[in-house]
Amino acid sequence: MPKSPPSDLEALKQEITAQYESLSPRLKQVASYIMDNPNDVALETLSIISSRCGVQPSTIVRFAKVFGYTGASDMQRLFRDEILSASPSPSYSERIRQFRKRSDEMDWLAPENVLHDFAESNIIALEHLREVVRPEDLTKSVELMHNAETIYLAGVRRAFPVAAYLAYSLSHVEKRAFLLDGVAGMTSEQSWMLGPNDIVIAVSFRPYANDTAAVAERAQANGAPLIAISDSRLSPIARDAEVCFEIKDAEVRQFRSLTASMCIAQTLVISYAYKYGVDKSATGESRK
Amino acid sequence: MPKSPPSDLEALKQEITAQYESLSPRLKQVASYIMDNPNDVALETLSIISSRCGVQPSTIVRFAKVFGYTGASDMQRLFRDEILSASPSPSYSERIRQFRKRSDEMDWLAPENVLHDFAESNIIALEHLREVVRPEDLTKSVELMHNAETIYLAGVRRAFPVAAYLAYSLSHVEKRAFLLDGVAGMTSEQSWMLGPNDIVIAVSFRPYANDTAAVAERAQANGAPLIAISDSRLSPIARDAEVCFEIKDAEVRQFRSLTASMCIAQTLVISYAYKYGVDKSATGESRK
DNA sequence: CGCAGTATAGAATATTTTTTCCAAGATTTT
DNA sequence: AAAATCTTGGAAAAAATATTCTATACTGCG
Repeated sequence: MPKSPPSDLEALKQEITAQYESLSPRLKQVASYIMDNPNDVALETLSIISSRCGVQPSTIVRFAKVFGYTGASDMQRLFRDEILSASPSPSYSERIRQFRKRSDEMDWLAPENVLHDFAESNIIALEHLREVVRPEDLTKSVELMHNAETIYLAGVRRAFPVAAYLAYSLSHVEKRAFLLDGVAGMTSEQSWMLGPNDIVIAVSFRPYANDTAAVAERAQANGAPLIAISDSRLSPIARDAEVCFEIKDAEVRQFRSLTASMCIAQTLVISYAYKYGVDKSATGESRK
Repeated sequence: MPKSPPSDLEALKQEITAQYESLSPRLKQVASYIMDNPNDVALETLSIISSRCGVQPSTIVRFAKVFGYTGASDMQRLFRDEILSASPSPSYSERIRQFRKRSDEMDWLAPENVLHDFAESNIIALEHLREVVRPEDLTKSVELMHNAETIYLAGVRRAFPVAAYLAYSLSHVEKRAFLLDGVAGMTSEQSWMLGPNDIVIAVSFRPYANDTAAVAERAQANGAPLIAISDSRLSPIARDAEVCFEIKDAEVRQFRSLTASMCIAQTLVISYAYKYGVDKSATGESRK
């Protein structure tokens, strides 16, 4: 009897529950093990699973077939997809992949579609951001910011707007902030002075700019803590960072967005302001 | 060279980070993929992983051996154990519910709540943006940009990151772009030269900066078209603008975001690039 | 008690996946 | 510029894993 195989975990679980009573003893054994240990099913091999529930591997294959799958592997895919799409980190690439596929069908060149795609991708990136940022990293950053005499901001090219925003808004919550902007190519001269009582917030994305990496090294050398906003823990600036925010920004057709990075920047400033900042309204835009 | 193989994921990640620089190009590729997609590594087969990061399966085996494992499977075990030991898979909706509950009890000031609010509000702002922007404004802007010899960008204070981003990304699609950054207080001197074949994109939000308004006026006087990104049609820069994007950015507890503005900026650049720009990959960040 | 139908274990087989190996290419050193 | 070393892609071999098959055991029923 070829049933329609449930195509997501929830559906399968319901189906198992419904049919449970009518299953043979061994299959019941399998059923309860599967319901209780979905992760095992996703990750282990048939022989391990089968031995854990006291059954032969072939029994699990039979079980899968009862529910309409072509084999046990077929069923396992459901459990794996569940982890892939529900678990903290990887939803992002998976969702992007799907979104990409959908938007491939549209007319890419019309500006309104570009806007639509961008908005959509940025939304996904923000949702992802919310899930992956660890609260303790935020808290720690706020403490570091609080203890710092001066906060130096480093970021060039694509990262520059983020650094500039940080410098601007920090100074508006009355924190000494200094943007290492490399005007007149003076980045190294500027980073010279930072000492152990200061901190650096460095922003850099692939391909990493040498300037920013140099500032990070200098911070390290001078004993100044470093907060990194980057796209990977492998980046030169993340390596010796006290705290590293690993940000996956949206990418539409080769163009990377800054939305998520800006969002984390804002969060840092405001969290700091709430905890330690001036209490008069310190908005993003100054009164003249 | 038999290294001691790291026995938990955290240790491995640190080891990868530490050794990253000394790895060969292909191995670096593998390293970053692994760091970015741990769940893929845990769940997919070697050939899928390898094709996703553009290498041969054997390369991954070699990678694992560099870090002291007997083979790729050996390394995969770490990633699987990580999932297995993580909390008994609370589903996404469950976690959201927990979060809501927790954050109701906790103070609004906790950084993770700030982040959550910010992400949320920005998402709403983006959804709104998508609806209110008129396609013909985009199209017209793209035409103006195309016809311009040089695009001048004006924006200070909170608007500065947007202007900076525009300047940066336009120059990367090989459009002459010039940021009126007012270094050394030269804004008026800088805007001096703009002529009827140029255009200005001015970004300004309440309370409107005099500098930016002055640039807008100068544009008008010199016969250069003006594209305004602002929060109201009534703003000084919107008044004589050829096209005005009226952007409502998110506001979270007094702080205004820049997400929607950045999004419209990106859209302009990319739409332009699609229609008229160079077709060699013009990404957000230049290669060195 | 014995027959029919179903369930099960375990071995045999088929398939997939991992690992090894080697030649060709690239890079560095001398 | 040649030699030596390291890196890489690809195919062949090995291992692990999944699936099928069959003989046997069990169950319910006349």
